[in-house]
Amino acid sequence: MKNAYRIGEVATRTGCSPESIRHYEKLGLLPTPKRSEQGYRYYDQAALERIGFIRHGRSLGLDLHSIQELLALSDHPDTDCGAADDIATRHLQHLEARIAKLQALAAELRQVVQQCRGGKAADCQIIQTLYDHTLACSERGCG
Amino acid sequence: MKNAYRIGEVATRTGCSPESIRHYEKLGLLPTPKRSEQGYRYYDQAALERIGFIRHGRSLGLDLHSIQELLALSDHPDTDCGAADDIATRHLQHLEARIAKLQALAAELRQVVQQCRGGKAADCQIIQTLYDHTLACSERGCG
DNA sequence: CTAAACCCTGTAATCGTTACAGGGTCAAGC
DNA sequence: GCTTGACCCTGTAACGATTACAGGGTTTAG
Repeated sequence: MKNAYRIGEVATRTGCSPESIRHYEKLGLLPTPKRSEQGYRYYDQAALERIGFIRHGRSLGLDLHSIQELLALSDHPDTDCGAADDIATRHLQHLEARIAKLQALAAELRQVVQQCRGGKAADCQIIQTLYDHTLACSERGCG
Repeated sequence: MKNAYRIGEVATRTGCSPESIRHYEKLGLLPTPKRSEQGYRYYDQAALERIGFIRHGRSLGLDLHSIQELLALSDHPDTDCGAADDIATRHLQHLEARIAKLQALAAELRQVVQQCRGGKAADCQIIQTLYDHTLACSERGCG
């Protein structure tokens, strides 16, 4: 049959492992596919595109739950688009917050690393710093 | 006895939950503490500082394995400090790579969000973009 | 006919933390 | 004494997304 792919070929075409594809199916992001008499899954072009949609969402850092919501919107073309905008905007804010936090961590770690002048562990400023900032840190909420 | 704390008090003093403390012990980051006759764990000041060390490392984003290595260095003051520098530097590079990736994602997502002009899902550019970029994306390795 | 490559299901691992269940201990108040 | 609530114990399972099995069946090429 034309345009009917087994899971392995779908995997190579989409860059998504067979395990993940089966996982998405179990979670309800993919419809249950047709099966051969022996039980092999067979996918059509629409399924390929749906998997591509999921992978692109994942590559943007969206979680599977958000992707599922976006797919549901896509499945109901008459619904309002605002929900999609909400999901994307929320995720963008989440990303920006995470970037800010990681940048703060990197800055602190850069300081720590610069203090190391070699020598023995007993004098190591990296280790000392981890001990020193300890309690103050949880009080300041700098974690 | 003086300076002997039960796990709950250690938790409030360090900002680390009792579950995590027991977890660290099971993983070997904390020595097996003294026990009361009834089996309650009792901790001294040194244990408090060790837990603080772990929490500070975690707040910097270090994984428990790296923290364990740093603790091992700290436990052997005569070993060379270079290993600590390696761990911290490696983690810093890891952080910087993650920041760069997240920034790229945020930039792409910002573009996607801006394309949304409201309306029906059928016309939604967010959903369209997720479909469109799909296959090209995995080929370009932009994930 | 056989070996490799594929597919199936179900389970467990990863990481760090949290949340139970089911039970024991200890203080204060009645 | 007896109860209530706040602790503590152990062991197990959950979270999210993916990977890695085990143990078995199927297809395809040599």
